[in-house]
Amino acid sequence: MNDQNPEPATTEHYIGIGELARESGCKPETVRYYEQIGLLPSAPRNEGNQRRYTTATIRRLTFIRHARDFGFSVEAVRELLQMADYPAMPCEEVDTLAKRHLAEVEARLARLTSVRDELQRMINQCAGGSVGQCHIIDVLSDHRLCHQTGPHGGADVIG
Amino acid sequence: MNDQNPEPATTEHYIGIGELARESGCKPETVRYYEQIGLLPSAPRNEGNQRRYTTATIRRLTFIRHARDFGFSVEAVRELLQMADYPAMPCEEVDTLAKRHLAEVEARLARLTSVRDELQRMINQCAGGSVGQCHIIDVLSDHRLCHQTGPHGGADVIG
DNA sequence: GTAATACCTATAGTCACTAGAGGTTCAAGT
DNA sequence: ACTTGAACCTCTAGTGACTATAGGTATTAC
Repeated sequence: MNDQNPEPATTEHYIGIGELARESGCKPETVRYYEQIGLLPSAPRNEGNQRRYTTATIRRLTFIRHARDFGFSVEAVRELLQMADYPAMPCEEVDTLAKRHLAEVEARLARLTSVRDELQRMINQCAGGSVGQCHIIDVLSDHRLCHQTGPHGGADVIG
Repeated sequence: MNDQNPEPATTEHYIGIGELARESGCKPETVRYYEQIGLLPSAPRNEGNQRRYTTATIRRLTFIRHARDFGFSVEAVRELLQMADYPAMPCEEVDTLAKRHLAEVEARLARLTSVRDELQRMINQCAGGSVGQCHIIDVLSDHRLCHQTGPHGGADVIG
């Protein structure tokens, strides 16, 4: 993950931000954003002030993108990157981070599942009449009509 | 009790923003925010410029809170509220909105489930060695090690 | 009367980007 | 060599849905 070499050791092929973005599955804006917040090191520039990357950066960015896809926060990704940068370190911390994240994901899954069940139930009961008799509106108006016992969890958990 | 209500039809009991918030499960700040963006109408004020609510507002706010809990966006909630305000309307639109939302929820569920499986698999394979051999880092570094075929979906879908 | 609590407005901050304005540089074709 | 057009640059502001803070006023309990 240590990759910012403006020195071309051989005729190594440098890529621009567009290709880097394509290769790693994000947008150039996002790459610049990641550089800005320090997830990526400042890229070396060519004569015309444009960022030049090596293929090593594709790997680092893929790592970031992948971790984000897994739902890790940017701060968690920052920690993961730091760990990955020191491969001799024991992986306990990484493991802990992943386990904590798994717990969060499972909690979300549980809530989202109950939301799905409730939505399905609401839709199935809709007789196609007027809004006044609509079960969807009913359920949303009155918590007691829910099959769930507690709250569904904050909206932030889902959306 | 300085009870100068805007509309004292009878001795109906008006409540403050704190009680409204408690009753409906959100914070006073959120109530004011909802008023600001027009999800709640401007509340009448007492002599001291403080918002006074009737119990009807508890229901409306509960509706909003509930719909948000179900993952509906604020804009969707706005639409739902408009529909609920006209009970004679056919509920087709409400139904459509709910169904569209169900589809989104199901897509999220699918992605979140695959993320959970992957995280679990990663954690199970971690032998507790050094970061260099850690499967978690491996999986995050290299997309090909994933059991999933495609991308997991954007981070916005999950977190 | 006083002290604690609840309330008010207005503004800025959060997260993780995304979009736009307004300019410069690069690569390809003529 | 010139021209077009895509890609790139910086800087700033906007998104969604709140949340927090500062600095004040009102209400309530004792």
